[in-house]
Formats: sequence, C-alpha cells, structure tokens
Amino acid sequence: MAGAEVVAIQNRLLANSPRKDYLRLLPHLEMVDLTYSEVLHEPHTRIRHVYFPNDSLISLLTSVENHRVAEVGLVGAEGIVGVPVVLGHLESPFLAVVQGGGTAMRMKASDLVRESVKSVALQRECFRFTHLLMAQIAQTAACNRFHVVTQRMARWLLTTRDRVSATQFRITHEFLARMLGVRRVGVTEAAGTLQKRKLISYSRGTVTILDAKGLTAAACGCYKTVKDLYSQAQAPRR
Amino acid sequence: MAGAEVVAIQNRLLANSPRKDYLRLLPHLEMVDLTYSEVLHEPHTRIRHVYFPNDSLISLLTSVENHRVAEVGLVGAEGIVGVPVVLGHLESPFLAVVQGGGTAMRMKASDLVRESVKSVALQRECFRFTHLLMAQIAQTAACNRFHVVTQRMARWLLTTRDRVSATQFRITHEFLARMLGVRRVGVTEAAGTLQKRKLISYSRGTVTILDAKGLTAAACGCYKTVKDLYSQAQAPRR
DNA sequence: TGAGCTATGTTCTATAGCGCACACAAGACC
DNA sequence: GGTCTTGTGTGCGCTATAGAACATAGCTCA
Repeated sequence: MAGAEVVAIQNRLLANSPRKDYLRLLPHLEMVDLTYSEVLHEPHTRIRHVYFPNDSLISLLTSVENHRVAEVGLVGAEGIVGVPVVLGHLESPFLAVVQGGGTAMRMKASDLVRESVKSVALQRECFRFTHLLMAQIAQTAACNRFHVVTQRMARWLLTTRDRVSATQFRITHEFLARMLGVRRVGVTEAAGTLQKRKLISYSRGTVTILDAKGLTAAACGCYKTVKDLYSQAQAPRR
Repeated sequence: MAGAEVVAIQNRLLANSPRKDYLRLLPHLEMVDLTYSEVLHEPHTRIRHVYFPNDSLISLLTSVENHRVAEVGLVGAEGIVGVPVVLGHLESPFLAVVQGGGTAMRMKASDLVRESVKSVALQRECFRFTHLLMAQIAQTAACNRFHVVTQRMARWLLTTRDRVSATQFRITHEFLARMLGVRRVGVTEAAGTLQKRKLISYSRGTVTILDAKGLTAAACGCYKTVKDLYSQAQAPRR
C-alpha cells in the first residue's frame, strides 16, 4: 500500500489545515483501502480509528431494535468518520459502513484527541464538519417523516453523485433499500418510476444519472437544502 | 426579574463547570423567563443568544419546503440551546421553540465564543452535550422512518416527562401534532388509543401519565436507547 | 346565560408502503 | 452447457396515515 506522502491528500479537512499542522499529523496518518460494505465502526463500541476519506464514501447508519437500519449521514472527502471523537467521546452511536470503495487516511482515535489540541485549525475544520453533519442528520429526520420513497431515492442518488463526482456508480436495490430504510421492492418500484421518466438507468447494480436536472426536480427539497449548506460552509475558506 | 445569583442555577452544563469558570461566566449570564411557543431562534439567521435552560424545555425543529416542521431534538436543563455556536458557527439549521415555559440563563453568542476558549471544562461539557444531541437527532431520523404515531407519541411523552420531572404537563393535540410532524387527528387517535389502555389521561391541553411502565412498553425502543445514552454520559462526572 | 373560541372527537375516501410469495433473467462457476 | 447465485420485476391483500369536512364539548368573557 502506498505511503501517505506518495499520493496527494484529497481529503479536504486535511487539505485545509495549515501545512505545519499537517506535517505534525503525518506520522500518525496511514493510508488505507476501504472496500464496499466494510464496517468501520459498530455502534456502542469503542472507536479505534477515525477516517479522512479521499475518494471513498461512508454511510452512517442508525439501527433500531429489530435489526432495521437507516442511513442518517453520508461522509466523503469533505469530512471525517468518527465525529464523536472530535467531541471527546470514544463511542459512536452510528454504524459506519463503506458505501463506495476507495482510499482514506486513517489515524488512531487517541492520536486525534492528542493532536487536535495542538492544531486549532484542524480542530476548527472538524467542528465545521460536525455542524454540517448534524444539519444533514436533522434534515434526514424531517425527510424521513415527510417525503415518499421516490423523492428520497432521487435525493440519495444526487447526493452520492456529488460526493463521488461521477454520474455512474454501483449500488444494488438491496443495498440502497437498507440505506433508505425501505423494502427492496420499494426501491425497485421507485427505480422503475425514475427510469420511465428517463431520469436514470439502472441495471444489475449500476445506476447512471441521465438527467440530473430532472432528477433534482423529482427529489425533495432536502437535497438542495443540504447541498447549499455544504457549499456555503466550504466556500469561504477562512 | 431575579438576578442570576439569586436563584440556584439548575442548568447542568453550568452546574458541572468548575466554580471559578462559572464565576467568570456570571457577568455575561442573564436569567430570562421563557414562555410557551416563544421562538428562540429561526433557521438560517444569526444566533444572538445561547440559552442554558433551568426548568424550561425547548424543541428544535427542522422544516421542509411547505411549512411543515418536525421536532428533531429536545433540550432541557441538561443542555444548551445554540449548539452551532459551540461548534463555531453562528447560524442554526433549527427553529428553536419553547415547548415548556420556565427560566433559562442566556448569554450572547459572541460571549460564549470568547469565554469557552478560556474554560476547557465548560467547553467539554458543551461538546459532551453536542454529541448527545447528535445521537438524539439520529435516533429521531430512524424513529421517523420506522415507528408508528402511537409509539412515537409515547416516546415523546416519556422524554418530556424525564426532562421536566413531572408526570403532568400542558400540551395541546395541535402543538404535539406539529412536534411529531403528523395531522392533529393523528394525535387525537393515538391519544385515544393510549387512554383506552389507561396509560395516560388527556384533557384540554393537559396530559397525565398514569402508567409510566405501560407507556414505556407502548413506546418504541428509541426512548430507552436515547435515555440510556443520556444517563451514561451524565453519570460518570468527568 | 349565552356567544364565541379553543380543544377534541368522528367519519370518509385515497394511497403509499408493508409483508409475503413467486417468477425471471443475467452472470458466474464448474 | 447446465446449474447456482445474485439481482430484478410483479402481484396481492393489509394497514397506517393523509386530506378534508364536520360535530361537539368545555372554558371564558361580556
């Protein structure tokens, strides 16, 4: 596996930290490959590592009693997986699952606790992201309450497109159903609706967004709400 | 209105801060009366004050396009209203509404930013609460997805009971419907169900919990999940 | 004491999504 | 080239909740 210094750091929390802080962090960072469906941390167990995704994508899921789960947040290169650590807490309430494979920089949770004290800038970036994540989770709560599957699925596809910067990616109905917290059949039906309208094409685990504008119109406003929050927060670089 | 020093501070974030930090904060604190349905901050506008509730109770609501809202979090004496400020952000994504009248200590947002840097202990308390709030919001997201109105209503009543430490409190069907993001009729029906089972009594804006154990059984597991998180986090004092 | 407002209760129709069961189709693997 | 696995599509009955409209009961205030 490539060392941290060989490949350009794509994670924006790290990229936005001052060079000297980043250099101090470097010895603690390790580049890892994350593969589809890999679990980064389980709910209510100690977080060993935090992850700064480069081109990977991680879903944060909340579970309820009977093994049902629903995605509440999605973390890509703009964030960090392990926000509780940032807040001084070593357990996550979430199940963190790799939803799109790729690389990430990882670091021991204990190292982050030590180092973030020394780097105000990194800490500020982490807090900024924590705020965004909280807003995203809250919007998802309302979205789950009010919007129908087709809208939520459109939102999900668009959000994922934004995070991975690609109009085509792999996701099965089954997996997507878990993310949205619905039956697999619910996804099949919603996908059928969107396909009939020529907004997407979907075949054996590969989705392609054909008409992003149309898909945005089919999605609920939650997509735009969260997207705007993210771009506001990221635009003014300090 | 009574000065801050006259009445005992009931807010636990403040109470748990070291005395010397608290004394430094005191000049910036002001005790205020909060009345039912008062708005503390609007979404996407600058947060002027943060609030440390004493015996008051504040709902955090997220709205979607067409003026519909749903409660995503509930803050009482264990917390602070204005978590984004804690994270260095001066806008809240939430609508903060007083759900149970009472008093709170309030402080200018800018003062909190300045002072929290000087008080590591206060900051730590605020972060601890931020983590709890995030977990609560995430649980609500999943709860909204999976649980029926009766369960969610039972959860809400129990949570409120815990926060206000009383088995009777005032809330109309209409108001509760907004919190749960359902029709008023939905609340009327769910209330009827719970009343038939002798778990609560409900009359013209006053609910009484008659059988807390039975009501817990009628509620979804989300109640216990969040309650346990809170008591874990609050039990080990540092 | 009666008018008016606020809070609650009832009913009807429509629909999204559930659970379940089964059919089919495209690759993968021997 | 056939069999097995994985991923999709379809159909059926059922329930929770939405939307809308209307009825009534208790409280307040003139």
